[in-house]
Amino acid sequence: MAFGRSSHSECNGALAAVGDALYAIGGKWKLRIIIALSDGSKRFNELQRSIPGISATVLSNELKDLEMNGFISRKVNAEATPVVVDYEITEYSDTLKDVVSALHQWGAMHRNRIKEKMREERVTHPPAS
Amino acid sequence: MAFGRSSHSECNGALAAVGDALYAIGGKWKLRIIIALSDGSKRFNELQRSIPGISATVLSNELKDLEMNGFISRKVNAEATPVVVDYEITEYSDTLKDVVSALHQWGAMHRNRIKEKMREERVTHPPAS
DNA sequence: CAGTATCCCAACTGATACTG
DNA sequence: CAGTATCAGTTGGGATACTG
Repeated sequence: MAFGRSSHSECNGALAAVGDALYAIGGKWKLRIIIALSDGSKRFNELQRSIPGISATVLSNELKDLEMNGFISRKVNAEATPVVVDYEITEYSDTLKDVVSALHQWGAMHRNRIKEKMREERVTHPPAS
Repeated sequence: MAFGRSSHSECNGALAAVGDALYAIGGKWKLRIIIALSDGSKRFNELQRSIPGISATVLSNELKDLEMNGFISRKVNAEATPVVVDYEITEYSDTLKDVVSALHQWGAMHRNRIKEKMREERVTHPPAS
């Protein structure tokens, strides 16, 4: 039996709670954006450059979504011309600390496992010269 | 500065590692399937019933994927007619324990926050009678 | 710079029906 | 039961071009 005490009802609870979590922060980009902002606020293009593969359209939409749900805030500095906009994470994003660190650790472990596996396969089934 | 020690380079590491994690277990269904199997092995239809909203086609594809990546194993009992197939999680899925529990905790907390927010809004902006 | 609008295609998904 | 095939509908996301 995995995950410690997993009675049937606790499993249902986990299913629902994890479902809620995935609904809020699931998807390809949300966590990456939050992580990218976790070492300080960034401007739009700066943020786009720091997240490989994301397009402006998608970034724009995701930022709206994250702001509406209280994960980030949008700071407009109207003094400058053209206007400068900074995005930063809110305190609420800090509550994701454990989630991010668990994913971070697991992801690093998993990457090593994959690498190790591929190395074994090269030894066991060497490519035809 | 969020997430404890987040130097610029650690942020890049987190981005990559979390990216790897999301690549492997991201998406709408993978974690739910693993959780559904975490309180014991299940048959195909049983599993489908225990995960609200998943179709047979999608479940079939996800199971193949999860099996290829070592998260679950497929046990065929050929004695029975028609043949009986059981799915169970592997030891490797146990390494996801921390990820699942972090998501579980956060999801529960987040759900409460949403509920609380909606209650406040009903008080602050009561619906027109 | 900070986005938005538009077009377009690929991928995903649901429903249905079917097989061993 | 344990899936798979097929098709149709929807969505996600990239490229490009554009605005204030």
